[in-house]
Amino acid sequence: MRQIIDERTGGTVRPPYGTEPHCPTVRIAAHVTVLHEGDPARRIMEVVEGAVMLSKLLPDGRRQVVELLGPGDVFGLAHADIYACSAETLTPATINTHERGALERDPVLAARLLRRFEAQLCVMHAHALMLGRMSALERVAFFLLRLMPDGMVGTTLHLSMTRQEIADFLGLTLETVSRAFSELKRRGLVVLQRADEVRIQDRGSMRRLAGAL
Amino acid sequence: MRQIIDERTGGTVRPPYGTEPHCPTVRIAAHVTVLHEGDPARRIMEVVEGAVMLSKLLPDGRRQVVELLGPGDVFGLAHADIYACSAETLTPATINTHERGALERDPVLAARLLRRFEAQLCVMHAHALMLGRMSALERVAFFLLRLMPDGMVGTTLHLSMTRQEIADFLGLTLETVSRAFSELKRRGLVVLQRADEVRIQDRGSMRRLAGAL
DNA sequence: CGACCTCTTGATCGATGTCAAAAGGTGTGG
DNA sequence: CCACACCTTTTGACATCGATCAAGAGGTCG
Repeated sequence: MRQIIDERTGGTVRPPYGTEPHCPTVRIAAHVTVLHEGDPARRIMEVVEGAVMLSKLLPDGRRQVVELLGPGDVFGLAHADIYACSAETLTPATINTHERGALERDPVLAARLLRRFEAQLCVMHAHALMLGRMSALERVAFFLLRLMPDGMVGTTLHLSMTRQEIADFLGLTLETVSRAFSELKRRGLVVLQRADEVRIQDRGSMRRLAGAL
Repeated sequence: MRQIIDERTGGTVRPPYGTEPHCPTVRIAAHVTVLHEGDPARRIMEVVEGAVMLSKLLPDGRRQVVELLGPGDVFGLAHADIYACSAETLTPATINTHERGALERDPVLAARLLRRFEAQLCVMHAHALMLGRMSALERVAFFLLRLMPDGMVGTTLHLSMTRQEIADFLGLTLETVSRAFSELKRRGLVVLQRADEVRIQDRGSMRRLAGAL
């Protein structure tokens, strides 16, 4: 079972290995839930290193992964002083935490967050287009391109998400994600060394499937 | 046909009735496209009054309405100095425009935008949950509750969107949206005085359908 | 009244969800 | 090193929701 550290049980996000308590920068293991949707929102966090997944739940348990975050991205946002999403590390991660009040006091921080929010909002717009209008195959192609910076062509990408997590991100079921991977492989657009190691073989076709990007 | 005013043809967003050119606050008629996805991003805009719809297109013409904006909301965001979305007024609207550079110079503006971006990001997270995980009926219920501030119970809401626009917002087809309205009416959760005038009859059931909110 | 929209409703089809079983991988203990 | 248990992934069969195609109803404006 995955370890859970949160503000309710600990009072503070506590790094698994020695750092001062309340230190703004913490190191967190993979698969740790850092924030819970619905908890009182005391802090804003920045990913320094590693990957973090934000998700929301419906009352009956249906889950949507709403954002995938990497270095520089910000989370811990709130409506009415309540966290809007849960946050879970996908890999070991380094995270910077700020008191909410620091936003008013620190204009440099505020400027950085403003730029970052703009970028994340644009990514969310693209995500909405994907969720609302793309087929399963297109979604998976879109997902893989998103994880593959243009630089790393022919490189092998390590997916640090299960099929279920990918499905929850793409608004599909894990079976449909698996079938889409198989179809991309069958068409020669992608090579799967293992279930979690992908190489993009035909970037042009992938782009066409994903509709630009 | 709907009138189109954009930066390519005019150089400036020009209000339909007399205001100085380059005046930061403009009045715009309903159904006017204010920004085009892909155009060079020179300005950031704030809705002062009225409603604005942001949308994105796939190369083959599929459309997703990614945000519905009201007073206070901000648009004109950019990735790589290119507008990420098109923006179209749904009603006559008053809009405030700022040069992008003003963000660095005006800390008060920056602080306001920061707060607003946070709120819009939270709304996008909810939108992603809706698009990825809700049924057609749930989406329409969610949509109607979103337009109905808690205050106005029993009030009649005027929809300033066509079924097609609602469908593009909810990731459905116009026929499915129409059927969902009929089903909500049949179940007595909603009264439709006309196609574009709705009253919520049973807010509890609507909430349950929409999954909180 | 008639033309033109938009909306509603019906019939059918297909993509994706659901349910189920088998295959593949990984870690543990003998 | 092998055997077993456990978990994830893949694949198959079938069901279902929403898309598509098509026709008709309702509203608005000339």
